[in-house]
Amino acid sequence: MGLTKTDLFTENQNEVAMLAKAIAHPARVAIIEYLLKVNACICNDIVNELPLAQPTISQHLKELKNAGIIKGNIEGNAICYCINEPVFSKIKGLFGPMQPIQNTCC
Amino acid sequence: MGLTKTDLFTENQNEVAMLAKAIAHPARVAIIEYLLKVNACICNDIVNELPLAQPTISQHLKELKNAGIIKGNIEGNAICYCINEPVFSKIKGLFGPMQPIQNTCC
DNA sequence: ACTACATATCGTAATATTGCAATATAAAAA
DNA sequence: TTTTTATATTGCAATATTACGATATGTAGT
Repeated sequence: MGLTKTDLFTENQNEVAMLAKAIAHPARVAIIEYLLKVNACICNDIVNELPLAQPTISQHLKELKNAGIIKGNIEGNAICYCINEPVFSKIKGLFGPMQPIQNTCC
Repeated sequence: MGLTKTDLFTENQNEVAMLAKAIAHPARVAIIEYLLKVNACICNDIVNELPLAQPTISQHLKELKNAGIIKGNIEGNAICYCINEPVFSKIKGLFGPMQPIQNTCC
């Protein structure tokens, strides 16, 4: 199939999965790390920074933007990308409410 | 292609992506939530809890186990699954070291 | 030994993801 | 206006994921 049955799960479960999926690729992790490092929002710099072709980077940026993790602003003929704080904070606290209890078996 | 070029990224980036990928499905999020709720480690219960067929659940459990997020112990004729604390804690702190700075542009 | 129960594996179909060359778009610079 | 620069989109091939029926494996109880 390859088709996730999202209608069978809660809205929260789907959201957690969606955000996790956006981070589930090393290139996208690298993009996030880079954006956090340089803070100011560059874009072609990301293409120069990562060992992937420009269309591939563009595609990853699109997925991160769709997930709401990054934002993009037009700046002249370039586009300035940066972390979208509220969503990024949500990711950091993804499993915050899930308190791990002491296991009694394993 | 469909093949991630893991050799182009750092070990840490690949690990973050790998852990995120394990969570990047609502069924697996549901399994983790359930295991955290019941603490004690059941397994057929998960099949009864989620609206997916037994082989599908088994497959998801396998992926969670491969990622190190859960553990499985044989207990009679059943298998007892539970959260693997150290790895789960790591997930909670995945983006901890990444400090979001104030954006100056977007 | 036979049966019931619990879980894993195999095989397969449908769909999704990854990566890039080629090309399109769009704004700045010459 | 032409050229350069920056980014997005399209199309496609290779591979991965998801889901499940059928079946295998393994243990407990009878």
